[in-house]
Amino acid sequence: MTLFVLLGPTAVGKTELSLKIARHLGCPIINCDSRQLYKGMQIGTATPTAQEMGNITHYFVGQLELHEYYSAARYEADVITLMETLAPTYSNVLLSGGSMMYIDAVCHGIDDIPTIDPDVRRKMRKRLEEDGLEPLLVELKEKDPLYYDIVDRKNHKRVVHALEIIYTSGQPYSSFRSKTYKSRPFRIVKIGLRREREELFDRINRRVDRMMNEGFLDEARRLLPFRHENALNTVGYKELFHYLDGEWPLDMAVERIKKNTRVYAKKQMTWFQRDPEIHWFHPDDEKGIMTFIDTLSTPAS
RNA sequence: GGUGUCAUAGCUCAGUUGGUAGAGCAAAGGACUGAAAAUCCUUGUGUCCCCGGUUCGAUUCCUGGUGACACCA
Repeated sequence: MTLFVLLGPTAVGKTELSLKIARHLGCPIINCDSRQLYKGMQIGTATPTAQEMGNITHYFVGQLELHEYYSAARYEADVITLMETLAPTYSNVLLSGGSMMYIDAVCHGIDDIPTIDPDVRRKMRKRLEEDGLEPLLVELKEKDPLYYDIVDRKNHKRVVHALEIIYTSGQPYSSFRSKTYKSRPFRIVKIGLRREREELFDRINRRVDRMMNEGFLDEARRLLPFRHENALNTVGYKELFHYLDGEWPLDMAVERIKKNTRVYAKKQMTWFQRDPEIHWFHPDDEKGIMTFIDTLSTPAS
């Protein structure tokens, strides 16, 4: 069995190509976009419409409630379980999306770390808010000097997370960080899509305009009550909330969306660039991509 | 045509009592193992509009020019 992973920065053209590949291979698509997982965010996350999906089965699209907790680790478990159930039927499966950590979680696995106690999380957030980062750093240094040495000490999320693990498990966070790669019972082939920067940025700008024409603002208005959920801490929604609050004029919000989407795309490329397993193609090179897939796909048994 | 103000980083501007300059935004680069479309870090040499003068030294002062804006004709 082969899992083809189609990845690339936002707006590069993954969705369109994923549908063609799935048709070509006669296989389902597993979504790997951490925000398309949620319900009600179709326009802002450029989720393909039911019409575009046609008869191709898509997994993990629009399933989570906006308040539901989710993580790369859960995604890993969900995808591995799904692969087991698909194995009898399909020789090849396509995973498509741009969420870097989710891709790595599926391809290499991530360490087994205890799930954080919600009470602990609540307390730690409160402490961060009230006392700031400094006392937490002192505490981390004392309880887990190994991790303290390597952690980004200005990044409160990393520091808080380590402490959450420590207080949930009673053990240092570093003791869970083995960073060993898991092996999978299927072959993984990564296909990366990339374009010239100018070309990509132009596509981003035009896609944002299209989203606005398709009713992105109404979607954001509907989701306003959920704005504090992590799912809505997302490029596009954040900026439109500023407009809906009366803080920014609409054209400014739209410009910010474009800018922040470009920044996000750059961040994705930085992450993907250091992965030597990726085979890179231009999205227009369909012929090259299909030939590549044909030579590596698992024949039906 | 006259008078005044201004001319500094891609943009908006600050500043140098004369010792060749710095913020915000934009932009670029990077980190990343259970919130990741999140979170965090790093990066500013630019004919200081042009010609000349004063000076050891001018982006800073002075003459002239060019351009922008305002007011007066």
